Amino acid sequence: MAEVLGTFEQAVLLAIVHLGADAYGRAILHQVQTSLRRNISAGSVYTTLDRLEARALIASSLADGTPARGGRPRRYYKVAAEGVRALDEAHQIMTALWKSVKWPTNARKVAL
Amino acid sequence: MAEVLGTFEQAVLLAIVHLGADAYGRAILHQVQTSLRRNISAGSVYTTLDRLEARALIASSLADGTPARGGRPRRYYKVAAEGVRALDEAHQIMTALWKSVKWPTNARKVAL
DNA sequence: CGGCCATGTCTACATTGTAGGCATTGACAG
DNA sequence: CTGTCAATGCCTACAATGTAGACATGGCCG
Repeated sequence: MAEVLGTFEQAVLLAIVHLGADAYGRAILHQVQTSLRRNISAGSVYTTLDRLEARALIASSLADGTPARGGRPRRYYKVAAEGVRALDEAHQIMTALWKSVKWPTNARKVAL
Repeated sequence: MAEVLGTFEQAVLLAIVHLGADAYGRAILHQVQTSLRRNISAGSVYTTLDRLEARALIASSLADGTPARGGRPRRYYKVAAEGVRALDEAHQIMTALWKSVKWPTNARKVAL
């Protein structure tokens, strides 16, 4: 019943979009850590990827050739049409949510 | 370990900000339903309010006089300093998340 | 050969999301 | 006066999401 994508899910989805053709597990992990500015474990990302795929918001495929380095072949992800829709919906909701309130974007300019 | 406020939590917090002095349970419920554009149960809101208060992000106080209409006295909420900080942090993260990707805001202008 | 690195996967648990039912009590119809 | 209703807060329960950490695999380098 989770009508809307959660924050972490959005971060993962956006990481895939951001990485484009290079969107595989570990790269996504790094991208998410960067965008969220905090340490994330690999499992967190893979679990979320599994769930997003189960919901058909993303699709994955194993790399064909021998993986250049490392045992397991890389699994590449791409955002499905449904995923784009979900992302856009989440974006609209978040935007609308914040637009209705006057919020000084520079509130923490000194605090942090 | 939930480093960042969830979507629903943000909606509730922002509803309180939006309502100002009139921020009591049911009013918050209505505000959240409006901003999120979907039906929410009363319990959902109260549970979230409890949790936010437990984290000291908001504070509540029962209405003093006899409630004008209805059995239980209204409980009014206000966002605490920590809550403002958390909200602002969430806002920054969400903004940064989306800013890094070129996203056509009007993507669904036809679709929906 | 042996440890190291990159990569994906599994299990487990904490936190958040969300529904629906219940209790209380003034107002109002009959 | 009595029953129904509306407004309000609260409690329990469960589903979904967030998140960590251990583990398996197999090239690579010394």
